[in-house]
Amino acid sequence: MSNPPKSATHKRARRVKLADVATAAGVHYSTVSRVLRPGFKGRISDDVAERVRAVARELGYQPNAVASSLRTQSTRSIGLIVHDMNDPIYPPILSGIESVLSPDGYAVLVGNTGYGADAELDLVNRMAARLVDGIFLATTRLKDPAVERCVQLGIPLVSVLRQTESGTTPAVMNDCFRGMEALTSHIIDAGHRDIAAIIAPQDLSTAQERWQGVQSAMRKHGLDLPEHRIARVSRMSTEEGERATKSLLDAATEPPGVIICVNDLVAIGAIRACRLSGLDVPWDISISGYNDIPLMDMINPPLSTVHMHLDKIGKAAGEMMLEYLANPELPARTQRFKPEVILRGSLQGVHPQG
Amino acid sequence: MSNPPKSATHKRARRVKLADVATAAGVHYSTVSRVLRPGFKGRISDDVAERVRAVARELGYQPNAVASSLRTQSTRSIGLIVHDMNDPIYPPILSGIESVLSPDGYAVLVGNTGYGADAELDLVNRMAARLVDGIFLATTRLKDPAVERCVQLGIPLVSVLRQTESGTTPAVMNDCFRGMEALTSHIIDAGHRDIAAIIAPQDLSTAQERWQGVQSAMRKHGLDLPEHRIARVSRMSTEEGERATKSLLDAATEPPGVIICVNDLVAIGAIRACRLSGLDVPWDISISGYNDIPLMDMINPPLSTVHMHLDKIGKAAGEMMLEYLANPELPARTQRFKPEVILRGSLQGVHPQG
DNA sequence: TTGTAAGCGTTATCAC
DNA sequence: GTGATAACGCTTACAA
Repeated sequence: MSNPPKSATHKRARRVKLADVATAAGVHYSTVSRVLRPGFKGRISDDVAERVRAVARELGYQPNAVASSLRTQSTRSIGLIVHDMNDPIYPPILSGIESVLSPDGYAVLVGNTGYGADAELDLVNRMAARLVDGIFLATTRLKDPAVERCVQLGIPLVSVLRQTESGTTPAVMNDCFRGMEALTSHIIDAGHRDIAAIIAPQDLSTAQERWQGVQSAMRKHGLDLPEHRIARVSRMSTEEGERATKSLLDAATEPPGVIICVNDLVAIGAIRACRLSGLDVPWDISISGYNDIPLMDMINPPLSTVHMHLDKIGKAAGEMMLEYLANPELPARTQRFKPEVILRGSLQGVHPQG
Repeated sequence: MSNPPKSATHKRARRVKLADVATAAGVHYSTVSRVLRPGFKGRISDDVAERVRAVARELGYQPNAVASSLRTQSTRSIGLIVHDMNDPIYPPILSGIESVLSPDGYAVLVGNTGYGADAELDLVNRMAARLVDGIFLATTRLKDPAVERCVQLGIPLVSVLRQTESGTTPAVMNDCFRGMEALTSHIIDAGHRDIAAIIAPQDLSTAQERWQGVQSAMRKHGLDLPEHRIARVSRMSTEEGERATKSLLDAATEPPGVIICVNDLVAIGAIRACRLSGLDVPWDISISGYNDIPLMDMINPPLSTVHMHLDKIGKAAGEMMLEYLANPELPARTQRFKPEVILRGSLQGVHPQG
């Protein structure tokens, strides 16, 4: 009958539509629509419903989501904007979000900004053009035009991991201030006094809170962080971590006793740089991270860090989005997850010397 | 004028549409459509074009992609189906794909199967309902109904990492057979004779090719792999790797000299299990992986493995998709990337005794 | 309970 | 060169 395709990819098959099912079942296509959609249970005679359903199944009818979306102004799709999916903090977020939204028929559109602010805004605009029902923004800066644009367009937005300065955006995040404050306190309690820090651009709440956490803990212990013990990364990557650590080691004759890194990737870079400088971690110098991304217990040395519960954050973000989709008038709420300090071998205690 | 929103999420703003721009510019909306879309350059008077463009910009007009899709039957979106984005092999694939497709205006829909065959088929159907222009399948099994469904629906499909039995699907993959054969040869050349292997379900070409690679290398050296030196994982995860390794160690009084693992995650699990059994890696037992996922050089001990060039595979898959989108009649082509053996500390040579 | 028909915002094919 | 006008496939008042 039908001629077989020459290759695996052949001409797009004509899709079965409502009208096809309708003629085959001998009813009007609006009836088919009603039968096939939930919410019209009692309003249709059983025999018609059954016949229509049978025909639909037989013809392999699948509703055209695009047509439906145009009509209902809802695409059942949501966007997720991240800096770079290669950063291990994002996959669990995506998984969590998807596990919550997928059962409700939502699809997730993923966009990488590549750390660019313009790209971020562009992604929001492109997603808006696609009429996404909502956007998860994991790249939120303290002042973020992308957030404003979502508000302006009336697109439900849930900020993940980070928050704006005003704090008026629905958000699910980790309490980075307390996490880093606690970790720093541990470090000080272990006897460290010569502390260095690698900090990230302060336009991200995560970076800001962590830095404030370090400072708060040190103030509480009457300690000070001199400028030559502070290094800055332009982004939280291993490469930047390595570079910043080199500059830190070059800035003084003696290496610090410990380097508190803004996150695990930066800490990995720091470990690499220390090795290259002939320093043993942790015997010559201690290092800490933040996030507890996978395998941080397996690296050499096992990294002391702060666990984030990224999967929980992802799930919670998904649930929060569902709430806002169901009720857009809901006031903005920020949900914070408690961080958990994880002490491992990369941190070595210091015994006060005479 | 307009009453301010009470919270960040307020009622969806009415979108500016073609008709709005048209009335404001005093032309028919079909004219606006022509002006704003490429391909009508010379066919429109300059003054009208300029006026329309100005008005469109002023009103912040953004074309409604859903309406456009309904009309053109093309959504400029493509699907990416993976087992679980938390597996580190996938993010570089996604990044590569996105970097190639995003400039052409494509959006990427990501779906996790959670390792389920039903979920995979379901995802294909859901993506088909959304009229995706194409699908990247990174979960392809040797016999895969999801692939057949795509062919049946005429959806351009590019298989990533894996291939079907027939090999008739466009695919971009690593040459796992040669990779694993080369790695195994290295291991044998280093003196190992008591070799064990942890293999994965043979319905995935990756798992099958790697296992065949191990067997081929051993045959070439006149070696044999007894059943008690073979363990099987149900999926390539650290948990399964740990479990399988335990069973391997329990299956004989003496541990093998080396365990060749089907991938890096399984190898991580193997290292954990060996440690728990009091074995030092690599002094008591050597371990190898496959993929060279990030940080494999930083773990303890650094893992010997085979590098995959996942980013290149992702980019190549994106480019292949663009080709098939441009010309669906193109015959199916399989592109294979050369693997690269990476020798690190987890593999210890054996000096032949007496 | 089912049929009729308008309309979602585009694109594309006509005329003029 | 521009305007009018069908689709695209679905949802949903409103009629019958």
